[in-house]
Amino acid sequence: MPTTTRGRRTRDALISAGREILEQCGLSGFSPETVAQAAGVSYGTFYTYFESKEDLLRTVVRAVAGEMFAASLVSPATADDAYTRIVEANRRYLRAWAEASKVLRLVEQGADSDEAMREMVLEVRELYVTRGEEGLRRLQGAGLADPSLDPRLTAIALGAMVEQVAHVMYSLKEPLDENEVVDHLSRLWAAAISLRGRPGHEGGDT
Amino acid sequence: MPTTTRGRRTRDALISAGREILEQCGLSGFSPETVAQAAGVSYGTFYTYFESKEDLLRTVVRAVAGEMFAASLVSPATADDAYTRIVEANRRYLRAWAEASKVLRLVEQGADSDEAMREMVLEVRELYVTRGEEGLRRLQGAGLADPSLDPRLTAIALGAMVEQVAHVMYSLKEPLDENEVVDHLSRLWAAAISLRGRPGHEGGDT
Amino acid sequence: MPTTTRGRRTRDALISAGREILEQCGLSGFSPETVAQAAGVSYGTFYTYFESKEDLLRTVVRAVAGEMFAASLVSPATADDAYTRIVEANRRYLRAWAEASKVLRLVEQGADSDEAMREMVLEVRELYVTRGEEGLRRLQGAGLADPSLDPRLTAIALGAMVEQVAHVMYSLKEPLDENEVVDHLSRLWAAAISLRGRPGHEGGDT
Amino acid sequence: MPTTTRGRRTRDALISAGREILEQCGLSGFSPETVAQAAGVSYGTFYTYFESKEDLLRTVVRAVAGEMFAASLVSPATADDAYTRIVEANRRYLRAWAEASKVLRLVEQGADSDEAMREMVLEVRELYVTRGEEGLRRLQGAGLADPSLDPRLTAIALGAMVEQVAHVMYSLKEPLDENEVVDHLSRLWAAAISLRGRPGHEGGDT
DNA sequence: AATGAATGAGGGTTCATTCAT
DNA sequence: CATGAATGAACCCTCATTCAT
Repeated sequence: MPTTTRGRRTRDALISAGREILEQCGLSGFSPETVAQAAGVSYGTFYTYFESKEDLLRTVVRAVAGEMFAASLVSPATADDAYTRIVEANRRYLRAWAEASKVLRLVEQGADSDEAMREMVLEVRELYVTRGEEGLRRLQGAGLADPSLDPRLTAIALGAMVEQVAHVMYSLKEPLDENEVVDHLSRLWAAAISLRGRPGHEGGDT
Repeated sequence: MPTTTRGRRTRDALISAGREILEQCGLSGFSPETVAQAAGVSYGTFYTYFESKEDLLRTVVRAVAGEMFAASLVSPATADDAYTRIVEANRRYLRAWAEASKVLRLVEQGADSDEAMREMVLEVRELYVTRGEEGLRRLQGAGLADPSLDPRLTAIALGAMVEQVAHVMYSLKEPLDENEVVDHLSRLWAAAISLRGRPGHEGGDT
Repeated sequence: MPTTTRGRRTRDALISAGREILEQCGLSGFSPETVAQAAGVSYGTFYTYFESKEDLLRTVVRAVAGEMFAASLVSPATADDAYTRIVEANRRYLRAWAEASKVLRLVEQGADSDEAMREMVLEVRELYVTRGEEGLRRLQGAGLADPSLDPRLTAIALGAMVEQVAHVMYSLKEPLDENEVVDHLSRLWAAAISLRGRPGHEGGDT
Repeated sequence: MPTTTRGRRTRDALISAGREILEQCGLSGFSPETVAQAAGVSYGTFYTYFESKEDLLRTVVRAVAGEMFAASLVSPATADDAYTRIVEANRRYLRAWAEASKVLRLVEQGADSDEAMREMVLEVRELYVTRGEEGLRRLQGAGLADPSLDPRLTAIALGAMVEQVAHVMYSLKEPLDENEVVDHLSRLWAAAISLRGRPGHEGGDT
């Protein structure tokens, strides 16, 4: 662990270089050599701060996961309206995944031999599932959502929808308009759980 | 291309060995040597049938994609009822992805340098999106689904939901009951597009 | 393990190249690269036959130890006379160690992390000690050697003498005449155990 | 060369840390980093006092060799009796080698590229050989030892015996009782040169 | 067609040494 | 003097591919 300012700067440079390379080139382009070059330091310096390639990978994933956690803690009380909250949640969710999924997906499969990292990824996903689950449970309790839906299963499915759309749009570069996507995801989500209280949809489909 | 029976058998053995290794060990375990061993043939024989490692990879992906295409062609006219058709589609979709996604996901990211393969994967996805899109358009035309939804965007989003749930359940081994999942996915799907004609849901929520 | 003739030849070439390098350059000069070069094969070929640098080292040590064992099995019944047998034993011992000690000594200390190899070396030494011990016990039983000497301790000490002289002479290149050395070692050995029956020394020192 | 007290202390700490590491871990564990750590100083400080790794190695060897020289100068006139003197010499010899051989043996082979160090080791050995040689010559002159033995060859051989026994006992950890070993070495040594004047052995073996 | 030996560029890591603070 | 970051050559090993049999 670096004790001097210079050391910390170098370490940070390596971490962010690592993340950039991971996002742009994938795991196969992620090597101590390329990372060191991108960080503007010499080859051996890499090993001053990281025990191994995997060590940096873990560190990057930890940082990304940390951001996800932090992003998820942003106060959800932006609106009274349930639908508006869903829109907000989806927008944030989508953007958070846009950044994180590039890295997290790589780890999901690529990181053989490092069970710990895989679990970190699963924990992030679980966090989102749990939040969705609790939100749905609250809506059901308030009589605002279809009470016959299993909260966990529903949260998994709708979370999966948003995550995968983020992947399709940001990683696979499917050319979609972000606002339209957020709008549709939110409407689909709301309709899927038969959300009431949405302006203009109050009456259902009589 | 092999002309003799023996040749064809050897080639097939290599392909299915390659697929098994890909599904079980991922890209990192996929090497000419391991594949040859798994196929029970000698080391150099690999290059009798494939120009390179990527050549086999392409071949395997082509096979998997072919199965997806084939599975998707199964007559959708199993039921008159729109909801029952959705249930059936989701069940088949889920299972088809269960097999295919193991391989296709790897390719999505891992196969740098082979744009052709990436496109193959995108084509498979596009096929499903197009089918969902057309189905939705038909339902909208018949007045059975929310006409304000963009068919393509909706098909992408709901397809994404099913695909990602398949991934979570089969690859990440989230312990879920397949029947319950199919049931929920179908209900969510139906509700999301405000499907009418579903027995017992006809009246909406007056 | 090589199945073809060519393979066996290459493997043997690597082993003997490895041994030569060990004898001439020591452990520090012993690298897959130098060995492969000395054997006239390419770099990677080394790993066709040996899992690692240590694997070849083990193999070489095993071969050297094997030769030592073989040399030690040469019939000791070359003469009825105990002294002549000692002379013969010392001559053979000296020559065997001349070859082996170059390699075995390196291993004794250098091979960190490979306890198995160290034990192999100790076993070779033990073999010689045991043989010396048994020989002395026989002489003592026949009333031909000082019965008050501890056979094992004596065998260790006298074996140590011969081994170390071999080292000094052959490895450190102390310029000594081999015949004189054998003669003195034998006389010192015989006198040390108060061997009787030596022609011309029968009467002791009255 | 350090001028301040603190400087001298740091230098000494490095030297004794170096020696300890050499004795316990061998040459492979002997690095500027490990030595600096063991001495409790920072990484770069090493090069304040030593030009290179080899520089410290030389310094350590010089110190060890110096101790050997010093130990050898201890007055040998502790007893009139020749046999008692041999016993005493062997005991001191054994203990001196116990300490020194750990370091000296490493150098004998490991220190490629540093002929100077090798010679230092050989000089130490030569010192002991010369002393043994002279001792034997004196005994022969006094009619107390077999006059037909070549003094140098005999000194080499018997010195080799003691040195190698020390190695076997202290480095290879052969479990032997030190007193018994000294006793046997002395008896073997005395008998080997047909030493007269040993109480109770005066008469030879008539 | 099948075999398995041969190849060597490339990847991860270590470590003796230098240098700026 | 002391510190610890920076350096890069050297080392061990892997593996996709070629080639002689």
